[in-house]
Amino acid sequence: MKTRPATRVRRMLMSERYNTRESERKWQAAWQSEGVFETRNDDPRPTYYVLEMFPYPSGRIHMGHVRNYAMGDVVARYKRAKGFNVLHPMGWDAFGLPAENAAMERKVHPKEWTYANIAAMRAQLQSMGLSLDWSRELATCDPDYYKQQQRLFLDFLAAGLADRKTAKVNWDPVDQTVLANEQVVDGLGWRSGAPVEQRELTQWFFKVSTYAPQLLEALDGLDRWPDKVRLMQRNWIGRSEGLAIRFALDAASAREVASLIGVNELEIYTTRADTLFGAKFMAVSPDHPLATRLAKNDSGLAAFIDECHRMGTAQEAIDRAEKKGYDTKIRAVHPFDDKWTLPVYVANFVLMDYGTGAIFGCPAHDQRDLDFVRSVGLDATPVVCPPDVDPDTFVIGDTAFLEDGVIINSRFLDGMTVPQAKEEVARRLEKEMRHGRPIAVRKVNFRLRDWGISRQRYWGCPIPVIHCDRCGVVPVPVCELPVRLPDDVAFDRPGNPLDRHPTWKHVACPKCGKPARRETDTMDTFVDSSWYFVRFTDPWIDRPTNAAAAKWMPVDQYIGGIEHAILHLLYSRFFMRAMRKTGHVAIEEPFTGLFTQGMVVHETYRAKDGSWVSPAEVTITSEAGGRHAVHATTREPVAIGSIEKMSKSKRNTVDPDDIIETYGADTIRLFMLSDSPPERDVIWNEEGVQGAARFIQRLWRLLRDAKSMMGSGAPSPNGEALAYSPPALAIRKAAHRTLARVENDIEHLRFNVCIAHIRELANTLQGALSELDEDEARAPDVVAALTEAMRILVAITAPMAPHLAEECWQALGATDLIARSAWPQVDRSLLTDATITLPVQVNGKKRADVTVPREADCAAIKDAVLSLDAVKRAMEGRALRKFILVPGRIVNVVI
RNA sequence: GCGGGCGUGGCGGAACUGGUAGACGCGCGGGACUCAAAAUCCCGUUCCCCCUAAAGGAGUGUCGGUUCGAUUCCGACCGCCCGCACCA
Repeated sequence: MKTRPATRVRRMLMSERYNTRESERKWQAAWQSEGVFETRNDDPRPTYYVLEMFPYPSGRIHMGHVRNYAMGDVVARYKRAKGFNVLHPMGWDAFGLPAENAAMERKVHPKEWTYANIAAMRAQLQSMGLSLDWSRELATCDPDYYKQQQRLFLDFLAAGLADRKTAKVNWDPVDQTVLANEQVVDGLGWRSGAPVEQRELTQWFFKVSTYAPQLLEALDGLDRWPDKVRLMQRNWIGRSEGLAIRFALDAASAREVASLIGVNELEIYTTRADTLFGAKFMAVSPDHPLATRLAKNDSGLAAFIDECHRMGTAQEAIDRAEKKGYDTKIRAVHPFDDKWTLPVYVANFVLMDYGTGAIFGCPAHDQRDLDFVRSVGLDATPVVCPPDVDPDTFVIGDTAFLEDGVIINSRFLDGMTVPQAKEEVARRLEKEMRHGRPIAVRKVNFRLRDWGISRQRYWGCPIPVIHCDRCGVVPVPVCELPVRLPDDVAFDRPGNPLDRHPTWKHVACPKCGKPARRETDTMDTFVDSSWYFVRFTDPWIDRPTNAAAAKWMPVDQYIGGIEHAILHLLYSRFFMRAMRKTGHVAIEEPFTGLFTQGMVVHETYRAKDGSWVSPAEVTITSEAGGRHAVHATTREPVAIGSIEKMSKSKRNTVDPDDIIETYGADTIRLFMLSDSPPERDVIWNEEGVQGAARFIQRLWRLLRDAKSMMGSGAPSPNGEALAYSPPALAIRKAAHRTLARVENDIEHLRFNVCIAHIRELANTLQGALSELDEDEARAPDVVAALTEAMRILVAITAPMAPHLAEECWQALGATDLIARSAWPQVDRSLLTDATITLPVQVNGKKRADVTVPREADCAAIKDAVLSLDAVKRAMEGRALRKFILVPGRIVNVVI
């Protein structure tokens, strides 16, 4: 009989709790003083680049950061142990509006505010024990960084990838600045509350659209990106195939226009050329040149266009807007029938920056067109009939018919399918010539537009050009970079401080030497984040990139929030192509692996008066009737509300600092990684945190128990093959099986499952320990197996709970840091057993298990199965119909 | 409206390519240790039937299909979540 381990030993160990705070401080200092995580570019080992999206220095890290960086750190530490030269840097997305708001509200300079925030957040990140190479730290507001960015801009400009054009922007007349679409709420500026105007401003653009086809096609190759993100990008780029058709304008009705703008035709873009015989009208955008010209002699039209502009660009306004048009009295001629003319409207729902800014309208097969004709009193003739409907009775009600069908009412197209009709129209019209050109050409269009990067703000990267009255736009010579932001600026007035600075913008033209003006716009902060990951490969060099260091690129594993699925990732993909064209990198795709993690969410709490109460002020009690909450100090009852994303407004945030202070970094890391799959939201709850903290202590106790059980027993010194007794072999098998699983889990970023597997091993080892008596525990084979298993357990825990792992590693007698130690090797021979246990089903229901030798053949297994009691019982009086064996997996007896 | 995803115990979730549903944790119940509490350890915990056990039955949102076998594949429906949205 086995005896339980001596309680004497247990009691002695009780008091030895793992001291989180002391240990974490100690190992962080050790890692730092030894420069363990500093990566050398000349290290010859294979490289691995893991990166988390760098944070905006708002002043405090939040749980979302903790989750993001905990995940990246697991990968970094794992790959390092696996022998890779791992690049795992950190920096700051440091330009942006909040710094200017702080300047306005608190009279603190954006630079001071930003760098103070960075210092605070750096300290917080360091307290998490992340394996980051801080020697490569950068902030995008460092002149060293934006100097290189300005250089890239000049190269892009020279290569034709940047240009200036006028664009409509949201202009806040009070703050005197351009607003992003999301800063316009109900047509009003979010800060000033003033009605936002549409203004035409000359802006700098990066020509993203140049690469639209490549950006789309290359998505197929990004097989380590989430499908969801690829799909979102695909939709955003929005490729469509269609036809650009030139409609002649009816001579009589268009005489006036023809003389004004010298045109007698209107070019439209359509993807539904098959519905040409269902055309009822033409429409142009209020910003179309035709509309602009006509408005000069038509005050009614001018008023209509004005009204369209006032509508604003806010999504809500657009959604609500009724489709309206203004009849120009001009008529366009149908391309297949000289006698057939169509009215031309100026319509509020036609966009100038897509296609040609003009359309033909077929109300029967386009919902917008249908909505529109209802407001102007035209009818809808169906030209595509659903497959099972009688064409004679088919009428269009309130819904346009958008699907495929049979073409009707369309002369030579009748009877065709939609694709056939499209092809036929294209074939005919591209052969027909007018003014020496075909009437129609096939055209591929993209929704993706050029990227407007001009911002009328101070706290951003200055655009390095000079405006000269004689020479036009003159690039700042490279030797004069960086164009530095002046420090002496005031935020007492709205508008761009750079623009009203007394001296900053006045410079001599680099070309002619005459007085000229600096560009006072700065770059969109998305520019800063479009190439920082390349800069990390050599942040010290006085060029944007270093070809030798670029061996790190592309990033092997990028981790961040889904909110950047489109803009940041698309801009970065554009940047790589632009940087390649200008000779800065040799690659096109910046991130081969992408992972988007879920949010951190938490219950919300509300006091009687409806005000939000923060979790820190709430005490939860659980009774038979469920969970109840009271205010921690007033004892007033508090209502437990829905689970929401942690946000300041709902006060349901939990401060990582508090948790680290109370439970330690390993606990917060472990909790962030366990419970929920990483791509899904994780619910922050105190019980879960305590569970993680308990596990830390449990591992520590397990280690001490194992050590004291083994006592002075030592593994066989020269490592010769030991004959392992069954208990020792069981320990080894459990350890190696877990090791193999954990590797697989981390490779697939399945951290929650990984932790479950580690816990499972801890449970197994704990059980094994309690089964052993003291003599057994000191046998050389058991000591060897236990030592090996404990080392494996500690090694696989190290990526998630690195401080605890260092402490355990040392306790196991290791002389080097685990952060510098190699990952254990799986012994594959331990993963297979001599016998296998197969589940036995009868008619697909599991009834029993059968254990057979691994190499048993089908007949032998069949005999064993049919002699099982459970199988016999089920078969009583019935004949075996079929015996199914899936080797190594399952047996199914069909009766 | 268009596109995508997800529905598994009291809860978070696990289940490799169609092969033992509920790993692991939380919570809960019971017990041990203790003068007591905390901590810790052990046992139990999908539901139904049952004193208990054995044995059985049902069960992965609903309904149907394919299959020896379906959480997994197919179809319809219900519910929730996300993205895009006048893109012609």
